[in-house]
Amino acid sequence: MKRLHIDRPLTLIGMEDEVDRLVAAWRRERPDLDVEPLEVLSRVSRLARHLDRARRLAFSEHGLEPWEFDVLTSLRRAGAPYQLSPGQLLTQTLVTSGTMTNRIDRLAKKGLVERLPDPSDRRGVLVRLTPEGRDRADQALAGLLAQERAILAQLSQSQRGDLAGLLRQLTAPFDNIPG
Amino acid sequence: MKRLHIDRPLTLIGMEDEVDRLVAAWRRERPDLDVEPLEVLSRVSRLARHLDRARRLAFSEHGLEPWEFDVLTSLRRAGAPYQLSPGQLLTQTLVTSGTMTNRIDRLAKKGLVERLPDPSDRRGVLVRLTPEGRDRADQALAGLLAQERAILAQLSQSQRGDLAGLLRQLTAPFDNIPG
DNA sequence: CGCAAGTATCTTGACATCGAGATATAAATG
DNA sequence: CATTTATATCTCGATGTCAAGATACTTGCG
Repeated sequence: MKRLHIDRPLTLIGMEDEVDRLVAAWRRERPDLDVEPLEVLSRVSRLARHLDRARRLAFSEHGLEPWEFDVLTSLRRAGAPYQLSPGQLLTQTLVTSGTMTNRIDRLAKKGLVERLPDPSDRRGVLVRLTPEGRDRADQALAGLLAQERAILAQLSQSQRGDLAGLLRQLTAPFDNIPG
Repeated sequence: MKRLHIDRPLTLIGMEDEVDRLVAAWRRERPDLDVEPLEVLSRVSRLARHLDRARRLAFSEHGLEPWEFDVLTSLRRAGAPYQLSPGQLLTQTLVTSGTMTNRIDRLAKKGLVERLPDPSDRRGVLVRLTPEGRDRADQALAGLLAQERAILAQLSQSQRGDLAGLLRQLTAPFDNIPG
């Protein structure tokens, strides 16, 4: 079972990161274990955490929190009349129903969304973006894309394509077989 | 500016995921924007969220929360005598100092770590793993690796290596230029 | 030596999230 | 139809996180 990346001259081809140090530490402390999975998945988790911080900063210029952006843009993407059920918002944002109720309450109080009864199902509710909510979503999206482009400048166009494809193979099972 | 992945026959080469749907929706609603960055970074964020859930499940078999695992394994990796300062734990776990104080309090109450005065700096504290804390960390790590291997079975060995390398290029700036 | 600036950790209060259960309605079954 | 089962959303209590500031100690510099 050959392992990749052992003794790879990182200083010549790029920077070392915290996960390299983490993996090296495990190999020293637990040489009996194969910790190769961490090379991928610990990087995913740590990068996501860094991205959260960066996004929080980018959105603060537009007076939005990351969770507000997530809800508003889900509605924006739905297209006119910019409305979805709370349940549809759940699957897009990966939060629980209690959280989504709370988010909708707060966004409604700020005037960025409004709640309407679902005409075809009396249990249901539709959440609709207000014109101001739509504008805020559009502005924040532009800012986010600018920031993300800067982060991705580390990679060539084809590398970005490769990376997206590899990540898709990992996310697809979660998104399709309901996890 | 040619875009990759347009009209790619996903059904033949793999599954579509939520981000494919998200990107398609943006291209319909905002054809004026180049949303290619989302192909990579939205997948990172969503995958991390799925991984959090999966980890929570895996650790619950060992009676640990993800945050407990993060702290205990940071100490475990440090090697005997399994101790680090709260500050060192901060940089490894990417949380704030208030959070770390709280985590250490709770882990100490459960008997998994103990706080010692730093002999060389009277402001400082050292956090040390107890023998039970060490055992719990080792057990949970084995469980985590098994689960992660299952998730990564979607990819070949060389694809995993490629993916790790691409992710490293994105994480390195965050981990090296203090962000 | 003595003071200013820096560092390490902890405290506090606000807030977002989760999970479990409650409520109301819809769909399926016989 | 009546009854069971499933679905959609909301309520509520507990908990973890963050940000900002407080405290205590250390280091650098004149």
